[in-house]
Amino acid sequence: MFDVLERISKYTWRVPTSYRAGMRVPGIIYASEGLLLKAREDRAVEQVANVSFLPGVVSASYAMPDIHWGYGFPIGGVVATDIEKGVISPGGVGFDINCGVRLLKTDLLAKEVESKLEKIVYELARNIPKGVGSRGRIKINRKEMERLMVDGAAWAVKNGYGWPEDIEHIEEKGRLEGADPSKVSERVYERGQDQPGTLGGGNHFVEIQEVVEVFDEKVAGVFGLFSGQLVIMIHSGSRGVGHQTCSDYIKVMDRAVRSLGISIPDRQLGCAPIKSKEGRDYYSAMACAVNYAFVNREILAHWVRESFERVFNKSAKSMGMNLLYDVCHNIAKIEEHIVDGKARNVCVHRKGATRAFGPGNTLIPPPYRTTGQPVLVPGDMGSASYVLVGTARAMSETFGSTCHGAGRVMSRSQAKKRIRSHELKSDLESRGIKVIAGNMALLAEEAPAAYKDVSQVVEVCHETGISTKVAKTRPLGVLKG
DNA sequence: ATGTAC
Repeated sequence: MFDVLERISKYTWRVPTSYRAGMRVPGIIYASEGLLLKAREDRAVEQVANVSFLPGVVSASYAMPDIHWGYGFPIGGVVATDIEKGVISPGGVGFDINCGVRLLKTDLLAKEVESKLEKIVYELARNIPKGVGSRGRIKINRKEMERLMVDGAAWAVKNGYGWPEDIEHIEEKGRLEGADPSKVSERVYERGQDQPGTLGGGNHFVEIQEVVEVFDEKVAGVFGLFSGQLVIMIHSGSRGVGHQTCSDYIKVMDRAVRSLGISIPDRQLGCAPIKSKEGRDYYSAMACAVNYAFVNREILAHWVRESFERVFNKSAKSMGMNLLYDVCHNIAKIEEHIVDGKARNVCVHRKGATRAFGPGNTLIPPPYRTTGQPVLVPGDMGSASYVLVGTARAMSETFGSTCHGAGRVMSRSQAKKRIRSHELKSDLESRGIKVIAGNMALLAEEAPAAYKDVSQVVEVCHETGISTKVAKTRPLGVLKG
């Protein structure tokens, strides 16, 4: 079954360049045998090989254990390209630019708030606009949206959503440099002006969780996590803004590939040199969507705090609702990495992959520099989520990257056919998980059965050392889009 | 993921 792939270790596999003529570098897949089998079934392995055709690709085309089929590039894929000779590709970032996760801590014990759980979830549902096409409580004019896309999370704080101290606990401090609002289309403005502070649909959620297991007491201590603690996970992205930006630039790249004569094995790998006009324009537009998503999650966190304040009649500060961290899992960034012993600037595309910078890195917040950065890995709504920590191993092996979640095993259409939403909801509630969904039809697509086992995915990352386990949480209440 | 279609 694994004939053409070379086994490097228990959980790492090489797709040799002999796999397909034209591969510039090998593919490296982090997976157990079971997870690898799933990746082969949906042809994601072919995509790992395809990505290695990109001009300027450095070292290898990587796949995390939650890999599955995506637009051109696999979801769960990481690829770095040389900033002088390499390309940048919208398909390597994904449609939901800066989809990501943040975790709010509390000083509350889950067992103390059990009786209030239903009330909290209803209050969140009342307070947070959700679902595909949801419109926000905030509407801004064009000029303000330009400022929002340049300033990132600080825009939210300046406008009364969120705390100043949140900023340093966000990847890139909530603001990716290089955003140019003149590089996004009019349709981006049309779609984005009434969507700040909306959850979205699909697998986006706000989840009330309990820390049920601590694997690394020392790191958990630094992160401020403890067993029995109530925490809140927010998973959302850039909504229509990222989707529109990706769509717009797929067309731009399609033209660039033809005019520049770039050779790629799949049209969906459309790309342009990072230093070309098309490449620079995409980066500037992508950064706008990245910053929009940071703002979105900052506003959502504000409304989560507000909801808790109403239910408990206490201030969010007094309940210790501090931000642990906010991570991106769909993004391309210029980073310096050591390649073959030499420092090189590369454009790291992480599509369904999370940055996992290790100890000592000056790009992570000072409190985490002794441990490595927090990595947030959401599972499906029925199982568990994890907090991991970035490692030196990730820095040397995967351009500082690790997995991003459970990863699908069933397509959305398959899940819709096989799973009944109302049965799923009552099944979850019989296990003590309160669920409110904006769209019951979409809920089936997000059923636990549609996803891989997040614990298996995390185990591969932990065992290979590209991030290690800190704590595990279980869901108590879910607000779904 | 997504005003699930230009």
